[in-house]
Amino acid sequence: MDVKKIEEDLDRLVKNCIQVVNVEELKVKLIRYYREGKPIKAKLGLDPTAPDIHLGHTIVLRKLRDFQYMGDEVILIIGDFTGLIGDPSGRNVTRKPLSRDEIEKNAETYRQQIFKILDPAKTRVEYNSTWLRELGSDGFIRLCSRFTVSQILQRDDFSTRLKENKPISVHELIYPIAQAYDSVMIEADVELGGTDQTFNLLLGRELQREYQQEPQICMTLPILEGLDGVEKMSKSLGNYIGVTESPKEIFGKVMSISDQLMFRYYALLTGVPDTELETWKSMISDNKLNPMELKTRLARTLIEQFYDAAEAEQAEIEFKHIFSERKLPEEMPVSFYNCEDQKIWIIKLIMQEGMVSSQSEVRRLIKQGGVYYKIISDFENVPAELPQSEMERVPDANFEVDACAPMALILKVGKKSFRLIKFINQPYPA
RNA sequence: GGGGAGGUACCCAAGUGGACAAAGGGGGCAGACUGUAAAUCUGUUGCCGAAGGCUUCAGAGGUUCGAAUCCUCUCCUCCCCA
Repeated sequence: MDVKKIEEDLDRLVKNCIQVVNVEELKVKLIRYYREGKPIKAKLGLDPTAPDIHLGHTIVLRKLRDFQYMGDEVILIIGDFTGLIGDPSGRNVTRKPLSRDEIEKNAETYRQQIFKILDPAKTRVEYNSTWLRELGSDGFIRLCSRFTVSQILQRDDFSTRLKENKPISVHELIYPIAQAYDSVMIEADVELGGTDQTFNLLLGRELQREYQQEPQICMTLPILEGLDGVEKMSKSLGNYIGVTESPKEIFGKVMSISDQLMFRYYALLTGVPDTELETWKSMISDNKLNPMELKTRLARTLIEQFYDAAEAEQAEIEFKHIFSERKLPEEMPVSFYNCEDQKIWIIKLIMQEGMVSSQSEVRRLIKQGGVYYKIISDFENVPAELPQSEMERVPDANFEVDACAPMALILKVGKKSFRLIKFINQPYPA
């Protein structure tokens, strides 16, 4: 048995983890894997209500992939049972219970997104309703009887909410129990989760002991900060980068993070070693390296994880084009406008194009100088490399565009919204 | 079951009869600047509009010339007692 290899594997698995309970047991399992060929079962529970995977999730997924590289089995558990009940965590927004169909749809979405990172061949997907429904209410009550209320209330967010006089629904209390039971049913060796899952993971450990199973290793990974650098990354906060977003969007979002946050993303989302990061940091403080270049590189690296190098490069070119060289995008949404009368009120046009949600907002943007336009004499002949400086600022809310076929109008509304409007002079085909 | 405290805009939070489309902070958006959509500074942040108007303070009614503010009922959250 190769002792050195085991140490290496162990190092790799433990890297980035906030906590591993406990490393010794993990080592035992590793040794047994190499000696007897018994793969480690690594478990991750998924909530079927939020099928959009973002960078925050990928930290855990990348860790799971480490297990897969070593030949281990990854078991994803779709928490459809709890999903069927409906989870009103949060305060007054009671989420409606999901139907079978919706859950199935969400699960499918999960699969598609998750396999951008995991190896489908080494991944097993299970639904916890399989065993939880079978348990029946009497079985479930018996299961609950293994825990005490104060035990459950130890969970951080429960006790916090209790202290802050915030509501806790009864069924929220039983979620961790259901999750723990999942571990028993699949006889998990390891369960992974964000640090917010620590309690749930540990509960699984305890329940397994009750069932005379070898307790699972609990690995908690950091919760990724969102684009704002403060709140955790989440869809509802809108500070996230989804794995299905277009390369262009991902690139832009990465470039918008602070220099400080960039290093955090490097550490957690890429394979760049810490020593390298330290070097970069000192180079930046010595002014030998422009942080922007590192950020560009980060953006490309991340895009490559979900797409490929060519698309990453394309996104970079596009970004530089628009924001560094301040040119118009190579491709922008095109629409046609049938102009009968000569003058078109700019606000009406922008509203019709759906570029802004309310008229007041358009007025605001214009007043603040955030709306630009450029008239092209022939829409068949829109110049490719047009600098934004050639555009003119819309002076006031009453501004009217004087254009008709075969002209075209380029609009820039706000920082990122572009539109090419081609004017035609004929009735739409019936 | 009894008693008490609350529900204000995207979020937090002030406001307890008129000067309130509603302080302050966060977030968002825009401008300047730049190294980038970093940082910083400034402005802006219900809707429609030329002025002006319209709809908002958990919901429904009511009192009043006038209500986020007072009254009644309903819904929701929390605390204490049982």
